[in-house]
Amino acid sequence: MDLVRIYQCLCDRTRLRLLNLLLHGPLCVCHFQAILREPQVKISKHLGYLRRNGLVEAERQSNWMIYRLPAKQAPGLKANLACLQDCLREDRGFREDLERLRKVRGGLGADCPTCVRKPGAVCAG
Amino acid sequence: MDLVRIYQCLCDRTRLRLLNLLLHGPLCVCHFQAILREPQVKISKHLGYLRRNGLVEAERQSNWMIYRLPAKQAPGLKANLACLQDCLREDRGFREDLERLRKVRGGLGADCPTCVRKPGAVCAG
DNA sequence: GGGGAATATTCCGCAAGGGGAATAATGTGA
DNA sequence: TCACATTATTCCCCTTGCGGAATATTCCCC
Repeated sequence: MDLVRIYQCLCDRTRLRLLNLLLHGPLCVCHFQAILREPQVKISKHLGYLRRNGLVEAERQSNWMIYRLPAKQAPGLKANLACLQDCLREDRGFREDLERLRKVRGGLGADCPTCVRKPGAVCAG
Repeated sequence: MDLVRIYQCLCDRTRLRLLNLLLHGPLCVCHFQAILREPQVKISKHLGYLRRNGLVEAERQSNWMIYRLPAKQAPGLKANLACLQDCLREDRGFREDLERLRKVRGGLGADCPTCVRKPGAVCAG
């Protein structure tokens, strides 16, 4: 895996926010939308970018696309993701995203994504 | 220090090569030219980019500009530089740069930069 | 098969940035 | 002050990539 490619993926704030969430487990697109509060096209395009460059894997589950970090990570990727997670811990904005992640995971509140409100939904997020 | 800024600096191969050398000590521009074998304008512009973004400091010594990593590094920068150095160890191209660095440092061969050939030169590289 | 939900893609405008040729700026030494 | 060496900047062309509106695709359910 090319290091430059990895850094190109990391040099956008939206993508860092996506990865920040993925570092805590797989997620579907509507989760990202609810937590980041960004338009669908923006999220979808950045996830596509990460996917094309091998930083993220995707799998369809009925209506929803589940995104996750790759099961096998090249050494460079693994090292940089660990470093990233370490750096993000100190940033307020990213911590707020993680709080919303917890809320969304737990309950069925107002900003709960569609997939978990559907009866019988199998979203792995 | 903004993480996105850091990653923007890291997502170009020439800049990674510059940092790879700087991780082993300060250098002047003609060293970079001799080792990387890239045109002067390219090197100067990328050094300027790194400098504007705080990844590098510069100091004039008579005719030569000495570049070095910042003395005080924000946590995010320090972590990423360490991670970078770790990742670069396994890359052939970057290792070759380091070999040329050693040669240039040591002797007065054909690809020895101008600054160390001058009698009385004070290039800190 | 039709409708609707979730997600992806296309199209456009725009700004950032890389490469190189030419030129400018800064310092040295005679 | 002049010639020269080192380094920085400007100008131009070109590619990449971001954002958003609109549209397309894919899947489920009735």
